[in-house]
Amino acid sequence: MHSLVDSEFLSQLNEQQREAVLATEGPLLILAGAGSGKTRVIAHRIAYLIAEKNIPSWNILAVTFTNKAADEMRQRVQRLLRTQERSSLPLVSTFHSLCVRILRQDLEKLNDKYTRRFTIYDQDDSIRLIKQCIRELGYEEKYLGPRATQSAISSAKNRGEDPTAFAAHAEYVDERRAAMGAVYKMYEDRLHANNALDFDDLLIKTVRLLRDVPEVREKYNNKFRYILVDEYQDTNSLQFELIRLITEKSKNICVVGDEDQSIYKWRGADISNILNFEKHFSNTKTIRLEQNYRSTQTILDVAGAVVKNNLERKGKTLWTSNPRGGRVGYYQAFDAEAEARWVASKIVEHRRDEFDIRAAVLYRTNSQSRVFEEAMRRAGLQYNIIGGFSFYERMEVRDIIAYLKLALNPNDSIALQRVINSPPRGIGKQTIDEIERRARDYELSLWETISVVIDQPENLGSRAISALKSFRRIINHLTSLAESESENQSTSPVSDVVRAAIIETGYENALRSERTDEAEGRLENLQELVNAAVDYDEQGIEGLREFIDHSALVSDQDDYKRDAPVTLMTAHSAKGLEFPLVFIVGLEDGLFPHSRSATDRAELEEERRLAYVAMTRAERYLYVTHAMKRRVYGEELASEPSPFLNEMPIDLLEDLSLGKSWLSFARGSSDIDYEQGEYKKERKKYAGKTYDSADSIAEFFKQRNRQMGQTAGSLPNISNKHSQPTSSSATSDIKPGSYVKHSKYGRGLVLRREGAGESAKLTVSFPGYGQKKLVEKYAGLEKA
DNA sequence: TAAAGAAAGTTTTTT
DNA sequence: ACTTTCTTTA
Repeated sequence: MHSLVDSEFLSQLNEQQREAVLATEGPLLILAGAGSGKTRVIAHRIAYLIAEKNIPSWNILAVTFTNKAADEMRQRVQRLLRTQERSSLPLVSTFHSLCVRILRQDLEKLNDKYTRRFTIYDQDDSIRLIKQCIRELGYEEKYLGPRATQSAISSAKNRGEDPTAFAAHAEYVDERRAAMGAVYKMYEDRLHANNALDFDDLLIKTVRLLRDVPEVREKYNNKFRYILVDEYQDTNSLQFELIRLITEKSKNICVVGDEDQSIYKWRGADISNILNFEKHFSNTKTIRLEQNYRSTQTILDVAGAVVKNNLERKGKTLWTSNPRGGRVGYYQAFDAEAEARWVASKIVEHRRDEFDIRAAVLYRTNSQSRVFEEAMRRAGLQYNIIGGFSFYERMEVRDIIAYLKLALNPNDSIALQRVINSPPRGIGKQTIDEIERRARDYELSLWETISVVIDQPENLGSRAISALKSFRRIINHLTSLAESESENQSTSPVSDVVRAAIIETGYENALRSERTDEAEGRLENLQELVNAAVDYDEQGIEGLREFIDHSALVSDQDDYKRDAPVTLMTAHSAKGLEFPLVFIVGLEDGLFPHSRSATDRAELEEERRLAYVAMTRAERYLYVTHAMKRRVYGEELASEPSPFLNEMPIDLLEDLSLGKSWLSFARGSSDIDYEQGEYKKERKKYAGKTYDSADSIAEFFKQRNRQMGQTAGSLPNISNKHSQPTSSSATSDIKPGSYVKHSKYGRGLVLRREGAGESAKLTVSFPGYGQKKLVEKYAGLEKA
């Protein structure tokens, strides 16, 4: 297996890249410009360590920020090593899942009453809990917004401030902050009572564990002897601390980053981590990767011209030997709908020339995605959408996950409140209020209180009591199911419990009786959930736990189909990806850059870096667009071109707009040497005039759209007609070697069939999606 | 208690 | 526009 390194291996790399691969020992800082091949370097480095240096794969750890990046990395390494064996691959993990892994093993060594069976609260759970705390403490939600409070608490936690320290800052100065402090305190207590950790806690507890328990630090220092960190410019102080502690012994820490691509300052990322890396780790070797292999010269020039306007920047020279390429396309649309339509038609045009070219549409905010979905669907283009509402964020999926959480930990009050009356089972507000009140009195969890209330109903009627009894029976049943499955190692513990959580809670029946298309879609999602659970079946009760953890930590990677014709996503989620054809849309003042960052120079610079990241995703074709007006909160607002458009060299742009655009005006006057401020004023004047005419034209379009009409359902992948689960006679027809059709994945080849009857598991290979394990009964497969 | 209707707040980016 | 929360009614 060590013959991996064909002679090509190192010759695929340039001199700096090779140096970065070979410098395996000691701290290494790789400053890698956009498109300079950093993923390739990391992958080669890992392969080199394993195949040439004979480092066991389990001694290697690669950390990324997103699951998408982790998947990508894993695949690259796998390809290089030419291995199918999962066990011979190193651990490639996000910060958060690494922490979960460590905490599930060693959290109890911290002796702070948390157990290793903790529940993870994602941001939504956190906000729910905080909202409750706000109410219980008697504050108005208008006074303390739950969202704002959550983010204030989160950043306090990341700074290492406990509730006392947080409130101490301002107790007599800022009343509101003091109130937040009280909420923070209560929130922490509640988390503890529920044995729950939020996203921040995952990092905090891990750092504390590594710092305070020498035995644990020793263990992981010995385990992970070679550590790589991707996107190092985005690490925050906790993540830095984690890295420092875990590499204390080996000092084999390799980080890759690019200050120009730092776009997560708002989430606590500390750019000084990368700027001061050499100070933090002595004897650091620094390597710069400045040759870009991705983009055309023109694209780099335009991107460079924009980011050049940042003051806080060391500055570096990115060069390429790629061809110059065509100019960057520019289009001014009447409104958001017209913008989307134009982008779709442009993609169609490109695909006529090059049938399999992949396109990305990048926008600033998720809310912009809707019109593009619509436009892609009308143009008959298949698309991926990343972020926004992910599978695991759908209401019905979260409900079932809440039942599963309760099966493992009935004291999880957030989960309990979520599902105690969904589907409706006669436990109304009155009853819940009463339980909550008494739980507070007795200092018991809601779950424990339910049993007390059943024995001593006091002011609750018999209807409520019997409803509570049936709820208790359901949860107890799920719990015993989860536990017994783990003991007798039956064939499909995890999917069994998931199925029970869907059926025996009455959830399925409730949806079925709704008889609407929407409910039908929800049922399909739940079937998908069962299918997802199958992958965890081999691991018993720990599998169930992992399945639940996964649902909390994997928010966006839905089904990212790598070679879908079109991918829609925010500029943020595009980081690390590349596409031959890229559209950056909604380049309007107040949208991109976002208005929230208008007041602060540093924040504006972050927006500019974001624009830079977006532009440098493009390999060959880049288009930038903006609309003259768009709806914000349902109100039509006029919008001006983004200042970033102004920063792009005019002669590198090609105006594709119909009629006279903002750019044609700018170009017409470009030979006059306007001073920046003057220039802006002129542009505004022009834009002001246009709105009037645009309004009338848009009205025309609206009328026309109304006639064209027809809004399809909002879910891309749900088939219009739900296929019935295959009848038993058809069932036997589906065997290895035959083809099936799936509503979401399309046509696929059946590879394997396990188990008997309707609940047989099928392994099916879907082109473009890979292998999926499906439960026959739930997958809604048809013979194809 | 549950369903239907009215009012109000919401959107920056993500693990 | 869209979703969540409050209010009314059966």
